[in-house]
Amino acid sequence: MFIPDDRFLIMNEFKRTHTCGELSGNDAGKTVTLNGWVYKNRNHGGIHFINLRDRYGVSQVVIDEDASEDLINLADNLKFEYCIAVKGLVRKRPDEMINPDMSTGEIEIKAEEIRVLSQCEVLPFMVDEKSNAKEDLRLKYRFLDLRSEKMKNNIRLRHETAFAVREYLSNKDFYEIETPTFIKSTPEGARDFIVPSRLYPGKAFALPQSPQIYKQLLMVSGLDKYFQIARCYRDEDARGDRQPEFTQIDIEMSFVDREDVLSLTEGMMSHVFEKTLSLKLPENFRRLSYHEAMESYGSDKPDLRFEMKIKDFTDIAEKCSFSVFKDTVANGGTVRYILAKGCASDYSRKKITELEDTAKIYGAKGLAWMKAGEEGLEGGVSKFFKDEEKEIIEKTGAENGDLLLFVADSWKVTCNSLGAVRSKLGKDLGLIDESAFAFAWILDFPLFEWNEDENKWDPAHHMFSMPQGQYLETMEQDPGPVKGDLYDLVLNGYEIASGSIRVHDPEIQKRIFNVVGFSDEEAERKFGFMLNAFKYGAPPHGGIAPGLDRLVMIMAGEDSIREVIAFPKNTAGLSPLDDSPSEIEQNQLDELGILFKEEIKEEAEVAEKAAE
RNA sequence: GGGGGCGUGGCGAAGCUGGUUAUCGCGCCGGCCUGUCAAGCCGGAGACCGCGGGUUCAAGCCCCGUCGCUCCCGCCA
Repeated sequence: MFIPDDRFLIMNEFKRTHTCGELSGNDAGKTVTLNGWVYKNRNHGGIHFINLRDRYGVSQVVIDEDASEDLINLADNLKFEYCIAVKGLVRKRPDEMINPDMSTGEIEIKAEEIRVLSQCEVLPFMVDEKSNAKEDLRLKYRFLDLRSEKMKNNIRLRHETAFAVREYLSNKDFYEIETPTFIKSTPEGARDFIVPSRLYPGKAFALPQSPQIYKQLLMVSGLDKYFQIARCYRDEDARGDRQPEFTQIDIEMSFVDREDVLSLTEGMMSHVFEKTLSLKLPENFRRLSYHEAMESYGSDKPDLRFEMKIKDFTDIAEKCSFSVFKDTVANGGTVRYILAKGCASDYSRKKITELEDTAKIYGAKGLAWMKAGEEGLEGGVSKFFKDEEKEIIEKTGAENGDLLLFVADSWKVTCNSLGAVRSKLGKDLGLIDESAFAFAWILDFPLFEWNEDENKWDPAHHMFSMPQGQYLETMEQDPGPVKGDLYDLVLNGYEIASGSIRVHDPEIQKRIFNVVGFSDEEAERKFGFMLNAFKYGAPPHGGIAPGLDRLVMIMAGEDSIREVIAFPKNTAGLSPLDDSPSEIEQNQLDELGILFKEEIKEEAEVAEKAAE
C-alpha cells in the first residue's frame, strides 16, 4: 500500500476539481480529480467499482481491465471509509448501466490514478442508513455517524434554517447581538449550570437558561429589534426533545403588541419553510386559547394533525347513578370523554386496558368505557347509564360501532390523561398525516398558578409577562383568572416557541412580585439590575424564542433533537464522545477554592455504610 | 426521585413452556468472478449471552440485586 510521506505535495497534485455529487453527462470527456471516502468497493475480478462519497454526493469510480497492475492492486486493498483521491476521465455510462437512483448515475469516472490520503480501521458500525447501530455507539463515534446521508441532510437542514432566519430577520432591520454566557445565577425556573469563579472563590457565574434579561436590557438601550441564535443551558433531566444545552432563536422587539410578534413569527416560519422545504405555510396560523387547547385536546401543545376532540360530560355525570362520575362532579371535579368512531370492535378489553394505562400515567384513576351497539350502549360502565342511554347517544353522537372513553377527575388530570389517550389513539389508528405541519398559537395563558402545597400563588411562567389589560384592576384580589399576554407556538404536538409582551412598568412589576409573595428585598437582590434599568425610559417591548433544535427536528421528520445536533449529550446528560463530564485535577479544584473532593468521597462512603 | 422497555461475536437481530454443538444477516480474513450499484459464489476466524448472586441434574431463558442505554412521569419553556 502506498502511503505518501509528503501529503502536502500529494494534496497539491490531487486536489479535487469537482465534488462527488456534481458530475453529470455534460461533464463527459473531462479529466477530473475527486476527493472522498470509499463508500462501497465491488470487485468483479477484472473490473472494480468504487462508490466514492463526500458531503455533496456519491460518484462511481471504475477500475477497468486495462488498468495497470498497480492500480488494480491498490483498488483491491481499498477498505470502507478510506479517504482517497481519484484522478480520472468522466465518461457517460452505457444506457443500460445508468443508475436512476443515483444523482450522478449517468456517469462514472474511469480511474487513472488513485492516492490513499488516509486509511481507516475496521469500523465500529457501517456508515449506512441500514446499519441501525445503537444510539450510544453512534454518539461515541459521532464523527462517523455524521458521514451518513441522513445526518448530513439533517445538519444541512439545520444550517439552512438558521440561515433563512438570519436572512429574514436581517431584512426586517433586526440586529444579531451576542449576550454573555457567564451571567448572574437566578434560581427561579430551571436549575442553573454553575461556573465557579477563580478570582472570587466562593462565587460563581451561571450559564444562561435564556438571554431573557439581556434582551430586555437591549430594548431599554433602544436597539429596538434584536435576535440571536443563542445557546441556552438548563441543568435538568434530558428527554427526546430536551438537552442540557440547546439553541433558541431569541427575538425581542420594542413598541409592539402581541399581534406584531405573532405576525413576525408567522412570516419568519413561512420564510424558513419556503427556503428549506419549498413549502408554503398558511399566512395566519390557527389560534387556540390555553383553556380551549387543554379542554379539547388535553394538552397545551396539542397535535393538531388530527381532530378527535375531547368533550364535556359533566352535565350527565352530575345527575347519573354511577357514583364514580357523580362524586367527582360533586367534589368539584370534571368528567370528559372521547368518542372514537368505529373503534368498538378494534378495541378489545386488552387494548382498552392499554389506553387506561396511558391515562393512569397522567394521574387518572381509571378509564371508563362503553361501546355503542345496534341495541344501544353496551359493555364497560354502560349498565350504570340505562336511564341516560338516549341522552348520551344524542349528546355524544355515538353510533353503532363507536367507542366512548371517559375520565373523571380534577380538571387538570382529566384533560391531561385524556390528552394522552387521544395521542395514543391518533397514533394507533393512523390518524396522523406524517407529512403535515400543523402550526397553532396557544394564547391567553394564566399568569398565576395556585400552589396547593405552599398555599400561595406561583408564577405560571416567568414573572416578566404583562397581564392582559382587563385584569389589571383585580389582579391582587383574584389572581386565578388573570391571563397574560403570553403565547406559545405549537407544531405537531411540540411547543416550538414561547414568548410574551413584557412588563416594562416598574409599578406593575412590583404588583406581580407581590402576588407571588416575592419581597421587594428579594426582587432587588435577584433582578435589581433589570428593575433599575426599567426606571430609565424602558420602552414597551415583547418577544419570542423559537427552539431551533425542535423546529429542525420536526422539519426533518425526526423524533429526537439529538438527530439534528452535531454533538449531543445522551439522556443521562453525558457525552459518550469525549466522556464528559469528567473528574478534574485536584489543582484545578484548589485554584477554584473548592475543597470538597475528599469530603464528597467520605460522605459517599459514609452513606454507603449506612445503606448496608 | 419514580415507572416501562432493552442489553446475545465488531454491528443489527433470532433463540419456543429451562435440555446438551448458541442461529441468521452485515462486517472481518482467504479464494473465485468483466458491468456492479444492498453485487454474487465458496471457505474461514470471531461470543466469558452487561455484571454479581440464587433456584435447578441442567440457565442466554426463571428469581433477586446491580450497572448501562432508551422511553415516559416528576422536573423543565
